[in-house]
Amino acid sequence: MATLGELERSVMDLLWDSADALTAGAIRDGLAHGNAAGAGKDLAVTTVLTVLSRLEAKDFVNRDRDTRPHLFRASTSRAAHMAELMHEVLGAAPDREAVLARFVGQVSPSEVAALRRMLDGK
Amino acid sequence: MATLGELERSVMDLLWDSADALTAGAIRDGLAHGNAAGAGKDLAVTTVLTVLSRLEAKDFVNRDRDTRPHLFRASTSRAAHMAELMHEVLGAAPDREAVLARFVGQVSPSEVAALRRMLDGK
DNA sequence: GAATAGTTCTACACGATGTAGAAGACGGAA
DNA sequence: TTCCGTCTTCTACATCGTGTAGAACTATTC
Repeated sequence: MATLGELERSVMDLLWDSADALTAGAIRDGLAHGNAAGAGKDLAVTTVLTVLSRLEAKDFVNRDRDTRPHLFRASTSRAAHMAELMHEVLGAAPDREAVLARFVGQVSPSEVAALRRMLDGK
Repeated sequence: MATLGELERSVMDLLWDSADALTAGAIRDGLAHGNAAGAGKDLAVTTVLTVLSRLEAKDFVNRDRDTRPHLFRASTSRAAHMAELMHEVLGAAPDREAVLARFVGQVSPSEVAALRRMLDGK
């Protein structure tokens, strides 16, 4: 999977945090007066559209071309994306269990508990 | 942490797979007639040295300048590196537990068992 | 049909990476 | 002690991904 740049990531965050699809303009505004990370950027709408096109090419967003301001939505949830990234890292290692061991060793106690619950639920 | 390119990664793999430190020449040969991934590349030694220097700058390798052909060794184990990468991904998510849940949901059964053991050992 | 709002094309700068020659430094052989 | 071969450092360039946006084109609406 392709990695995301800073700006691409900010755009994805906006989409992920938004329940419904967004227009390029809305995303532009989100980046400008946004509350989340990567805010404060005052970009041209074309810039945002370029980024969105690239994200679309990478299958990170779906674009609805039937509405006039096109609508963009994330094609995957953030959690799914992140989990996939983690699996990708893990998959690139020959010594998977060793990696898992290290990984678990650094998880916070509360998350350890959460992990236990998750494992039990399987 | 900086991400590694293709070639950089191949070099790291050689270092990770080697018990002891390697010279630039050895790495060059490893890349050429190597068994592992990224093999078949017939590069100039200077190329390898450039890559090694960059890896050194990124603190991925340590260089021993006291021996004549300098010796290079990975500064971290692969498992540690991979685990850190995974934590990095996880840390970039606001909904950490959701990500963990997804992640665990896709781990193979044998690894689930391993995870249980690891958690119990804490 | 003209103004307006939105989209696509094209373009450029910049940094990371892959790649290596030329030039410099160093250690051993003569 | 000088020279030679080996190894390292410097410098350089191409390419690719990303950030950034103007110019030109298209569709909508009055």
